[in-house]
Amino acid sequence: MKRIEPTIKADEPPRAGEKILRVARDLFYRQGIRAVGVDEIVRRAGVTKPSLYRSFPSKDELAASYLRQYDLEFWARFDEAVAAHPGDPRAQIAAFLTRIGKRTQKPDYRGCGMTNAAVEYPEHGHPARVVSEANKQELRRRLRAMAATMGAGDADTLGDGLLLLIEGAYISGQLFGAGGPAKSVARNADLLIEASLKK
Amino acid sequence: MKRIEPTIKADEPPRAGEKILRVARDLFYRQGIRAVGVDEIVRRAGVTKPSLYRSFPSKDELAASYLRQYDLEFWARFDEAVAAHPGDPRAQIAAFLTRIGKRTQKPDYRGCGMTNAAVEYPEHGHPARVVSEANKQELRRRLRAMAATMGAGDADTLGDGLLLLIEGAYISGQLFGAGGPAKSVARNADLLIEASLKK
DNA sequence: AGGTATACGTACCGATCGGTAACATTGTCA
DNA sequence: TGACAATGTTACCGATCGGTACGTATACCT
Repeated sequence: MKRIEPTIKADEPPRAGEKILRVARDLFYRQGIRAVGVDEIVRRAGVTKPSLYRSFPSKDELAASYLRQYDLEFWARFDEAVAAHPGDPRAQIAAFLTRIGKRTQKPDYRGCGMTNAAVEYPEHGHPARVVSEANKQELRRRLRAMAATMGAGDADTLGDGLLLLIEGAYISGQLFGAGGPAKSVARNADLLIEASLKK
Repeated sequence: MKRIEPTIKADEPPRAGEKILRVARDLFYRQGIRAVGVDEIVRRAGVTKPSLYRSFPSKDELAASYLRQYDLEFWARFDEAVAAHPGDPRAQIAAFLTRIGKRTQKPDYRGCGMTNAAVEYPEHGHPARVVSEANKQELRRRLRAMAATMGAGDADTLGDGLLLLIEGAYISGQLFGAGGPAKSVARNADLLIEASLKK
């Protein structure tokens, strides 16, 4: 039961598995995982189906690989906001949410790949869902920790409140499009923080 | 292009379309729309496939019918919370969110059928998505109106903040299960309201 | 040159997808 | 009795689903 995860080597012919993951990532995010067939993936990647199944054990595992990559990029964005305001969790949250708020206003915004995957696969133990759940649990942990650092009276409640706002932004971003409620996520988060600190 | 919507008559033999909608509603909500085939629906409804296509033009329209029914039940719950606290929008929100918070803690909670459908069908104009978007826009309108009645400084921002919390509760409810962040949705909403009023 | 391992393509699999044509059966009401 | 509406029965459609058996090309090492 080996798991093949294509590693990216510096230039020179891109491996088939690499092209597949690249295309799958794009299609899965934009259209959803269930909506995209393996045939379409290999066709647009310019490879053939056996190549997919040599690099990935199944479509479900391909989806999981897509999410693992998504996870890395997510934390890169998150840590970027954190690094921009050392020791100031409130500013870190503001930076992160301001960026999310802007992204949600873009015309083809499709929310969070993790969140969407969890909606598509409610069954516990599904490879894609496992990755998604792990990501969200870690996010919750970090938000609560930041809330504690801020000195909130009830840090766990504030951390969870921020998580609710974030998930709400992901969803309403793709539901309402530009001009939707998600554009106020940073402002609302700051109001919530303010209310949670003075107590 | 006629649209057949089965009406429920008082007792006596349940029509085929009625049984189908009943089963479809259950399966679509629990497993997702894409995950459920029409064969499974008719099998569990104890009817045959032609019966389905005599009552509904397509699977997509069956999904839309499911959501139209969901819409009715949603507003029934919403209006129940409103009616329980006449003239007191803050208490109305609290009642509605307390109820949501409790529902999200149930083991097999699957979030909001509307939200989930929008995630499953990102394509604009899809029959299911159309119903979902209409529901959410109306919800946004009402939340903003309630925020205005409360006397919030920036009513639209507060209304949108409440919507973000609600959507966040729907999603994190099915992501985290019992003990997840959704259980604090009512508390966080009240904090947000409090912060938005004193300004 | 020959072996060998890696990478890839051709062609195919059974199952399921949403949807339909044609006909038989039933119950109801006039 | 006869007409009608609703449903069931059976069989089928082309398309797509995820997945695989098997042969071929290329490159490297000896």
